[in-house]
Amino acid sequence: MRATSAREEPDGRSAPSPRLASIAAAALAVLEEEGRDALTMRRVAARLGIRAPSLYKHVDSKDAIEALLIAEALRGIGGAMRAALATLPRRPSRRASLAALARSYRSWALAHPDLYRLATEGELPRERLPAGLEAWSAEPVVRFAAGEDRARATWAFAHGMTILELDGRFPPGADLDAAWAAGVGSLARGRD
Amino acid sequence: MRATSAREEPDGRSAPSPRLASIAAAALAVLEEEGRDALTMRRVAARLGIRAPSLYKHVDSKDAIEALLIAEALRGIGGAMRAALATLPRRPSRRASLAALARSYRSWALAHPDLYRLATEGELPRERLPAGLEAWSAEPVVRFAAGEDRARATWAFAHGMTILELDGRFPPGADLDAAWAAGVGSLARGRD
DNA sequence: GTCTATAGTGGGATAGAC
DNA sequence: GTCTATCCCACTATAGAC
Repeated sequence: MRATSAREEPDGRSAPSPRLASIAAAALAVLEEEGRDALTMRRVAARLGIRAPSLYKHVDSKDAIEALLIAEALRGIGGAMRAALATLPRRPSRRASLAALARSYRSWALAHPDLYRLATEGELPRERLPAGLEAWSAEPVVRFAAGEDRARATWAFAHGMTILELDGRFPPGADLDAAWAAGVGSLARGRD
Repeated sequence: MRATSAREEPDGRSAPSPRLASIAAAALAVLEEEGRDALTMRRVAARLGIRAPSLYKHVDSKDAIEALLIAEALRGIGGAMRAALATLPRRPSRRASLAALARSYRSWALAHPDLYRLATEGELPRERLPAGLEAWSAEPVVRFAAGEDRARATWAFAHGMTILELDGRFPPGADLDAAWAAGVGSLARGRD
């Protein structure tokens, strides 16, 4: 049984297999409740009431489980950004759209810090992810940034702000709302 | 003997102790030649021709050794940015200055990928770093960005671009020079 | 200041019985 | 599909002799 099995929708809402879904859910619970270092085969198995070796009947490695979580993160971020756009008035400006995307991106990451880190740290295991999911997740930013160079710059800015905040890199009193506004304002400027 | 011992200059060029310096050099060699996972007490000791337990006479933990490397990275980045500014004409524009800073930041990181990752991943062990070094390293950016919010946004952009590039997150053909230019151009705009 | 020896912990993964 | 048993790995860190 492959960890990267069936799903059809770009947003990947479909269920892979009940077994894989429950493994992913258990892994997510371990990650979010016990932290990054606790994400081990033994603990994931324990959540399911089985032993670690049994997991290998469903998944070929720990990497496969991490890939399930990364896919979950991509769906979460993409979904959060789409939801944010849906709350905007009729024809929002580029700047308003980007600001909404930035807010939702940041909020999602702050609500799921370990999952965000897992999904953005190191190389992306693209072979293990549902086809199209990576692009689906990034699509809102691409749509509202002025061109692909701006889109990449905007994504880099958002990721940089987010990971530096999660890692406590900014000074204690720093006004991060203002820094986000400054960045989004700069990057959104141009023909609207 | 404490790992965080003597140094006086803000740029930390002074030697802590010959022993600590040689440990730091050995650790750096392991990191850059063998990669992140190879940075273990055993291997650092092996480079010095001793056994791992002997390291504990000079350093109280592995974290202390990592802190030595992080300090080295901060000195490297700060130094590279200052060197880049020194090559600029008399009174460079803000934009030209920021562009030079960005280029040197990126170049330094690409030349020392594992060291850059080590220094920017997770929380900064501020207690173990020479006082003032963190600020010294960031000072060039603060000086040429328009205000602290812009400075933070610029730093986040630069870090985001850098780490995403190091982790191979951009599409294969992506024109990263253009993305850097787009970001720096946007963030530098304003009163000069 | 170095050594040997070792404690103590944890991890990923496999074999083979049931 | 699950188990037990186990392998093999690697790590940080300490104790105590020299």
